[in-house]
Amino acid sequence: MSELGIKELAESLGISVSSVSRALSNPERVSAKMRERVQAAAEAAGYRPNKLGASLRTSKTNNIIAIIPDISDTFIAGVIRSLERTATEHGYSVLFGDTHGSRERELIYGDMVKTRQADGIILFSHRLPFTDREIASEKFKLPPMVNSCESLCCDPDLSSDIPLVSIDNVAAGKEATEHLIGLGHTNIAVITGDRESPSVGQRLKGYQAALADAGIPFQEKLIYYGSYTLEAGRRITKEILQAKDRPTAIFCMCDEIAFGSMSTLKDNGFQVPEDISIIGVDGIRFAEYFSPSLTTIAQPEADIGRLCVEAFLDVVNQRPVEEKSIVLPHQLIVRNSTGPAPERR
Amino acid sequence: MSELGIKELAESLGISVSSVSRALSNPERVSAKMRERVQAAAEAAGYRPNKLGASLRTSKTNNIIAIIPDISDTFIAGVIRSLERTATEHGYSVLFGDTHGSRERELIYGDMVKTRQADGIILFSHRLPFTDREIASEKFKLPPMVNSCESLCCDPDLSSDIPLVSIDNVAAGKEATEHLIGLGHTNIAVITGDRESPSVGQRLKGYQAALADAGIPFQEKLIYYGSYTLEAGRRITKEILQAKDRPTAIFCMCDEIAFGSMSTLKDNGFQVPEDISIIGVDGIRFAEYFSPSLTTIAQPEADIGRLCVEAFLDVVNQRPVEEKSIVLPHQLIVRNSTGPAPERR
DNA sequence: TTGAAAGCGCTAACAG
DNA sequence: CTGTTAGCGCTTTCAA
Repeated sequence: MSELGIKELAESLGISVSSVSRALSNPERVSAKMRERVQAAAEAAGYRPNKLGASLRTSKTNNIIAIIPDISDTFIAGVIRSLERTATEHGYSVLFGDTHGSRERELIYGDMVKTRQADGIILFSHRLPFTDREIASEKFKLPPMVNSCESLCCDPDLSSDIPLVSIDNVAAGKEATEHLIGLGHTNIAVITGDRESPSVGQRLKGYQAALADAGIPFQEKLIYYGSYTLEAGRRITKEILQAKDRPTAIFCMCDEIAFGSMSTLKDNGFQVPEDISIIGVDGIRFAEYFSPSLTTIAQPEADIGRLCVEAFLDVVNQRPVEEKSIVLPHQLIVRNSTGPAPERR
Repeated sequence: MSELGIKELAESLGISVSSVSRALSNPERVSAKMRERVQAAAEAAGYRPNKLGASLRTSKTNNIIAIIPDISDTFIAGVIRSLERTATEHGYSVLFGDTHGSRERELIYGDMVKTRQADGIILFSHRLPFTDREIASEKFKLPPMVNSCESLCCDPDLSSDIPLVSIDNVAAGKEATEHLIGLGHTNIAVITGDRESPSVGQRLKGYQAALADAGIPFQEKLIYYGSYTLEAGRRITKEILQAKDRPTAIFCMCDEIAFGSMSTLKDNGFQVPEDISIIGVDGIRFAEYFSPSLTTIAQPEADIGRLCVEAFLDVVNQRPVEEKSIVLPHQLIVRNSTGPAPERR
């Protein structure tokens, strides 16, 4: 038996295909009797409507493409999980595009809404997945889109049209730094994510603000640009250990960096937090169980994922979006990787 | 300007739509002149073919649905990453379905090939995502499908039709256990993943084989059934510590379990590996940097993901599948979480 | 409330 | 090599 179509089903019931379609997709526009008869028959026959036909007709795929630099990042994976779950609850499926940071791949995924494989985009990056030429073009129209975690650094006209779901990165950076200052640290290094990342700039701004509030002079040389990876944490920490005036604390812009940093410190015979304090950002599940357990600024993964989808639904349904920018609370979780600054020698 | 379709493009060039279609999709079936003219015009006009139309016509979506119990599991995330990358290299997109272990969600995702949203399935679970009724039905036909990591426990008729990409779990379990035995351990507990998981049964079989080879009697009470999560590792390790005849080593069936176990051990004042040795499975990137660094049986994440897609392509293209079961090599990586068994008191 | 018919955008016979 | 034509399976006017 080949696949059963709407036509066959209608025929077997002696009714028209439009009645079947209505009974299944718009049950309220059909008599109760018809509704039951069709639904029962569909159920019994195992009829499953071909979504391609419907999508082609309605120009609606109910797919979202999530464009992500690295799907295996633990924090992002948590966001995605909640995102996907919320999406299915609202009848959407999610296509995942892992760009591995490649511009070419970003463009491929960005193209998927033009080819009608998806209705819109949830973007985990600061770059629009379209060519400059496209964006500059007269007829360019932004597809339904929301930004997750990372704001766009582009034409403010465009980015103001795109809802952003994230924490307040400036405040997070400030709070992390204040925590260290509160413990007596004044020589605080920073290991950042990608230099181009707006979140990095924002957290850095918070870092500087905290320093300024405490009357500690800002030193450019304490800023180490890296990436949101464990390896970057390891590599850069080795660098830091060679510096003349060794910092007594490191503000790592994500937990994976912090893990890399702590492991390198240990390899080199330094104690955390006795010699050097470490603070991270994200609050991934491993943070609590590392040794020492990691002090961090936790982000609400599940809420970020859920609200991204909800904002997306608003955009896609052309509902007026109340808040362009949805700012979620972060939370400082103090554990054992931060402690009082060691005495000056 | 509304979206440009193939019709408009053909019209603007004064040719038929079929020529446009051919020039773009089957360039070899068209004259060089035509090819260039159409491609240039398409490029200039920013024409992007609507894939829904094509898919509807060809009954081919070039989508794969990956059905996964937990997308945020670090090991799985690595497999997925490679899988998605390989898929796009072959012109496929991948839809992710995170089941959160729910049967209902499995069925929803399994349905997506019937509704023509995907051409087939890559399954990270031991249960088919179809109802028993469906499977029992006369007209049931298995969609293109491959099993990743976890073999099916069902009708052998069916599972023999589904390629499996995984390590040799029996050998892996045996090797992990032998490593501990080689260090003098004889009282070795096991923390497993889901009891129903075939991989658990297989690794357990390897464990028993190693014990038998060494003449160590098997004790049922040393087997602690859990799940592949950090929390399970913590919970069960607490249990183990209350046991009368405390084990000197624990074989954790995944690295996350091992992390949970080690952290609980530390919380309770036990030293790893001096008091208790710990070995994991997976080889996730954190394993090396935990303290102590984790001895583990590493699985080749990237190869698993890649080969799943390649096997899928064989199935979907009806190529004869040479090996029904693709067994990838695992590797014991000895680090600092395992050491000689403590002296008997 | 139901049915007939048009058509979403594309591809693939088939003819020329 | 190119054009004409007929659908793929569905939804949605429109008319009855």
